Amino acid sequence: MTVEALIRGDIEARIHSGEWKPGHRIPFEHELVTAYGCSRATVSKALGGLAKDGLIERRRKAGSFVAHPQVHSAVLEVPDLAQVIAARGEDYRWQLTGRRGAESAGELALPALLVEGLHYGGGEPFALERRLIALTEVPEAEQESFVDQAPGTWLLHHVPWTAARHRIRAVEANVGEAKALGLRPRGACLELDRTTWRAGQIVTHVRQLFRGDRYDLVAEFKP
Amino acid sequence: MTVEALIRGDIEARIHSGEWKPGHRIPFEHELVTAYGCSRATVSKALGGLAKDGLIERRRKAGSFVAHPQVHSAVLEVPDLAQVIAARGEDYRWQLTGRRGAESAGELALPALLVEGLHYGGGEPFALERRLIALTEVPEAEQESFVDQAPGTWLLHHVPWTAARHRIRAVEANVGEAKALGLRPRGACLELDRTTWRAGQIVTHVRQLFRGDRYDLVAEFKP
DNA sequence: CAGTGGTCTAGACCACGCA
DNA sequence: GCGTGGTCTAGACCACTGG
Repeated sequence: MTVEALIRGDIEARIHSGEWKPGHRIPFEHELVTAYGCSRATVSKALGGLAKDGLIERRRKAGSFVAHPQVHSAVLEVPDLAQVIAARGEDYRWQLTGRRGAESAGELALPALLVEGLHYGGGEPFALERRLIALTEVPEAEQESFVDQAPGTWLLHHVPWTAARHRIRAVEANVGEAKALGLRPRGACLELDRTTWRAGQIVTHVRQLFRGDRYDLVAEFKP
Repeated sequence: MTVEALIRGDIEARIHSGEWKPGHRIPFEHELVTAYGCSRATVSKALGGLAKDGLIERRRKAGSFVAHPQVHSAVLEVPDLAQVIAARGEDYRWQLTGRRGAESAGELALPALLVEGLHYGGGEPFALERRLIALTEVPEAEQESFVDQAPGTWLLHHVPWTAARHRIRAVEANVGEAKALGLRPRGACLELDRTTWRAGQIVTHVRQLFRGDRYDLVAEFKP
């Protein structure tokens, strides 16, 4: 056990047990230096890690305090669909249903490529996808057919990302969507909208519509 | 600009621009020490931060490498509903519809308290909640009526957490749920299932059912 | 075995912000 | 002003691991 981990663990235990409640001031760095008989750099690294993880807040001159839990946050995994299906032991298949250049797509005011298709798992369709790819940022996409590989899979391996925003909603499938997914009209679907940026420029925008009865998202707590 | 931030920024830029692709070995610590004219501790802190954020992987003897992007992950905010509604400028209200002890609830094989109610925003119901609270972990809950405050809000301020798992699905409301939420039967809803642990023990389990047309979740990219 | 990252030390100076 | 955290230095020893 390293000294840093020891300090962190002791403080985490006191916070999690409720002994130190939100707002409680934890010992000053120099006090911890004395208590653990280590250097200030070690204490600083331990407290810095706790602050980065949101367990404590640090204020100059005032000290370090147990953070007030504001919002519940969790890490949502948005994996490559092919991997998810494969992990379940089912066959995965992608079917391209449309591909065309869009001079100026609504969501992107840029020359873009529009790709539409269907994701299958275990022989059954489970998600519809409609994607726009900005050709200014990813000109190589124009050479791709996207017949054998879903654009998300391809992009994951070809374009580094810097930011993205996801929006998750429950919606009712319209007639065409329901037919494509094998649902009754107005069947419940999970809609995932994702916009991805790279250095401030939109790279891609995707809307995925999942059958509500065949897909869910799991998010683990952080920290 | 600190030296640490400078080093981080330079490396991040090279990764994001695609100049250094996944698997590329980045300079050794001692090389960066020379290049930036700083101490090894500073370089170490910069690289350690990048590793913690998943941008690079570090291996002894081998060096540090640009990480292979695995899965897309994002930070999902699961806020206190009262705060969300208030932030929109609408009135928030909680209505308790049921409260009873459950000797051994299905989800928890423990003595628990069952709380049911409805969240209102702008005078309209928008979410149903059914919650189990483990009385072994949170005995104080038995003294709470939960008439004036939703149990989630109360718990957030009374119990420190250590882990949680969320499951998000699209479901169709049954007749009773639809009526309570003011939806037509089978209307699309977002279902959020959350189990919260503290030191390995389940603290609470909640199922929230949101009107699909009035609620969505937003997740921001990480890192 | 040799070189890397992991961890630590005992100092130092600085900027911020409360008194 | 003065004490806090923020940052940095110039060393050091160690554990792991790849060749």
